[in-house]
Amino acid sequence: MKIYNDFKIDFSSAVPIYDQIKKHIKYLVLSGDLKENEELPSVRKLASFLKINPNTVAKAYRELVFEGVVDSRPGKGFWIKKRKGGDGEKEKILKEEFEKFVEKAVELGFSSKELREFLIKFIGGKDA
Amino acid sequence: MKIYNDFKIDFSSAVPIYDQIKKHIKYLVLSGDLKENEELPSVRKLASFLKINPNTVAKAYRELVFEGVVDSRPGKGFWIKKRKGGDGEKEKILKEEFEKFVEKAVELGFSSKELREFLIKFIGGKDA
DNA sequence: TTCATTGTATTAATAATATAATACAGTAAT
DNA sequence: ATTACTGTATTATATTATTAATACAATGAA
Repeated sequence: MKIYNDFKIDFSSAVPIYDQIKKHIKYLVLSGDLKENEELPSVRKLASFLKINPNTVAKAYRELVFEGVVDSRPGKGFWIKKRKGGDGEKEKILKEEFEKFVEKAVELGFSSKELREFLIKFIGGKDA
Repeated sequence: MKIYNDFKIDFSSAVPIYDQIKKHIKYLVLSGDLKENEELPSVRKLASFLKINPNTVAKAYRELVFEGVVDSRPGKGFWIKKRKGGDGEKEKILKEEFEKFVEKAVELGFSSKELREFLIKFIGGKDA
């Protein structure tokens, strides 16, 4: 199962274990290594593989359910949820992130003209 | 003193008080409302104004010193530090924020070509 | 020196968060 | 019904972060 590949918890990290799990799964979903309707390892299986408490996996899964990444079927397991926008979903997320960036630029006092100039400089100056 | 304007602590916020203070002061510095060599209210003055513990203000100021935003003079007070880059400082911060955004785009699986197209769409589609 | 400020450091109390232990409940095969 | 899985909920523990209480030390004026 793809999810096990290179999946190790960094116990010395400041980022919580449940968060490392969330990020790992999200990354696999976005990269296409975990496809829709694919089953995830059970809470206990993944926990014993990672040598952590099942509850920690459960927490990660629970939050992924809340964020719409996976679905739970009590007594059965967890499955990767069908992404709404398919490929457009990624662009939607990118758009949200970009809007946050624009907001910060505004806070810094940049006008929309100045911001556009900043971006043009980036676009022009990168490889092609 | 400019710093007092609209400066209220949101006690129900998840953002720590000392962090609210840091953000407020940084914002005033970047917007130009707090100029270099301007004195900040003393730890105790600001604390009593905000109705919080002096130590919380001290912590905020301490971190601002560490980040190079203000200078401390024991027994005297705190002053806004002279910004190195002057106006270029703002652009430096914008650049950092933009790099974080690019990193997220990469995580999402965007190629640099796709990212450029995304940005061009934004630049073209905004007012002018 | 004395006084009233100032910033600083140490420690304690509190709150928030992360993780673990345990018990409970759903599903399906036998 | 029994068994062996599943997810879920409750509670407890450990850790960390945040805030507060208090004492200490620097500055400058009277």
